[in-house]
Amino acid sequence: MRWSQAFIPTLREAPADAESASHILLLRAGYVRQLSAGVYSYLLLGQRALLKIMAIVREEMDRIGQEFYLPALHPAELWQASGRWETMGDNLFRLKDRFQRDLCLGMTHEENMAAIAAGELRSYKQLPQIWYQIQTKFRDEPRPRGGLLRVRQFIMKDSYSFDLDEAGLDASYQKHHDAYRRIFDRCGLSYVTVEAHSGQMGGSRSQEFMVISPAGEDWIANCRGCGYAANLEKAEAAPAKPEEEERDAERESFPTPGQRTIEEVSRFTGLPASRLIKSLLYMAPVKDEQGVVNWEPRLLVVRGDDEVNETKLLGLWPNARPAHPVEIEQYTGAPAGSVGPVDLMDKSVKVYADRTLSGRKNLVAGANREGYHLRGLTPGRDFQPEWVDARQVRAGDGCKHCGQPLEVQPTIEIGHIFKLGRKYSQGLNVRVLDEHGKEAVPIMGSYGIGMERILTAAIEQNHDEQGFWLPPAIAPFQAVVSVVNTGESEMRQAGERIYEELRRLGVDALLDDRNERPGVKFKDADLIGIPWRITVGKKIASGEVELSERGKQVLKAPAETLPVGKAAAELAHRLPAGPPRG
RNA sequence: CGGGGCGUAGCGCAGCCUGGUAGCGCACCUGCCUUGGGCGCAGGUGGUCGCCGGUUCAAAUCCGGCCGCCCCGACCA
Repeated sequence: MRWSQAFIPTLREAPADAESASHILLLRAGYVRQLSAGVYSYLLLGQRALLKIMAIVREEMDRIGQEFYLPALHPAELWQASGRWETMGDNLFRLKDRFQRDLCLGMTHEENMAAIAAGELRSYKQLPQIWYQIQTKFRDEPRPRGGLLRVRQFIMKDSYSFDLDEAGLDASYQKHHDAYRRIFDRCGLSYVTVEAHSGQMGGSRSQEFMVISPAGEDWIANCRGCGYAANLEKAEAAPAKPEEEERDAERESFPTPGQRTIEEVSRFTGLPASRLIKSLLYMAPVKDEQGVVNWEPRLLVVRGDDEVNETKLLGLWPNARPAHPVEIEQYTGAPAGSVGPVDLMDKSVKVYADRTLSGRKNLVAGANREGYHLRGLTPGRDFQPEWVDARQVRAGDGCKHCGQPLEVQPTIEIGHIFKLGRKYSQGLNVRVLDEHGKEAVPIMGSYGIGMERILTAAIEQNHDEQGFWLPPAIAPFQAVVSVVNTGESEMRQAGERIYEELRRLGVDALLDDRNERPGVKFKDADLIGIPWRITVGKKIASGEVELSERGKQVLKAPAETLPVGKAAAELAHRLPAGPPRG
């Protein structure tokens, strides 16, 4: 394509609304324009990059499954069948048609796929099935952010597997795992896979594919020693033991007037936060035999310098919530700052403690009396908790497998695979006969990849002050031919010739034939994500042009000088093999 | 939804506190000039100051309401 005819609206300055590198650069490079919060238009370059990403995804997915294309517009009944019409809440875009029928825009397609399966699958002989699509998803995010990172409309590859049994699911899951690796490898991303929380989908196992980036919003813990990696929502670790010696001590109450937070009590007592016990009262809904819901008070205690991991907590106590101040006083006998696991006013309050407190001695906690704390506490002696894992892993904690210190890093989630179970196949009535003629409900898996996130992550991973460079496999053009001065026919003709040769060789090239000053062309070329550049300039006098790789500029690698006639072939030779385009 | 910020020309911003003429840089148009890192000179085009209402002789500016966007949090397959 000729730049003089292409619509590539580059911006010299960063738009004020953009914060993250990828957001700023997508706008500056003319890839996208924002229509409203979390809704973007993809222009020439953005669309080309996404098409290349989708082509890779499609190729790899076709090796393990079959491509469908399902509706984005769903009747309410479909989501009511799985119960998600109610449980999805405000994240589901809902609308009514002219007859006042309820509809919604699909955020995923478990129900839709299961409905197809329910209508068509009859025999175990038809299994396994892997069905996928590349389709627009809608989610009414509470807060879209980070450019294309979290949006309300985006393109997702989602696939669904149907198997007769667990063993079959394992195989389908593994196929996806392998396909995802090939996809992300081909896209040129550097990523990690982590154990993930299954969330409200209620599956047995799930893994996320993450790209480490400061723009990311998912935190993971990973170990350099053994490779253990997990989403922080799920990560476990052995925290470093406090160094000072701990001995048995007499339990006693002491006044701590006005000292409420861990920090205040720590300063007041001169003890490190690790010697304190943080006590949090929660209310957990529990159903009795009649199905009546009772809210039960539960006290959770963790080490003073630890934080409670909300996801783990909700895993232990579904739908639990923090107690209100009134409830705290009612059950413990003290306001929030003086609560502790010993001498609770309401003796029926159950106490749960994070395992890190096991074996500790001589600790300090609230006395359940305003303005007082207890010291000399030994868990197991002074109170008998149920031991749980509820703490948030921190950087520096010991890996639970090898003991090495863990790193905690922000990441962008680019893919997620997980074993779903039978929730949707059951709800949507998917049934086949097994080899004994018995009715069986197939077990499902669900697997997603965010197309825009691949692009976003690639930019986050490959950028500098001047712009970014995409891996050749997903760049909108693999090379730009910059003609320094189109007013000089020798340069112009050499540029044309190289451009034609590149096209013939299957290299996707952009010819910068604009009547602009060289500075403008170089700045633009550096900005828009094209990995290779051939510069046709004054060296043309001796029949030469220059070849440079964008990412290498940070290393100040000088451009190579090549004869005009060899430049195109040399570049084609260096690009990774891929489907020819042009 | 809680906290913070912003909304003035296509983009980036000043003006607002202390009411009266809407301004700067870039971009854009015309001409000349220039061609290895967003070149120079000259002349131009372009704005219901987010919207509605109030105060006032007079509102971008003061007051009230609303809308939109961004950031932090909550939330999140």
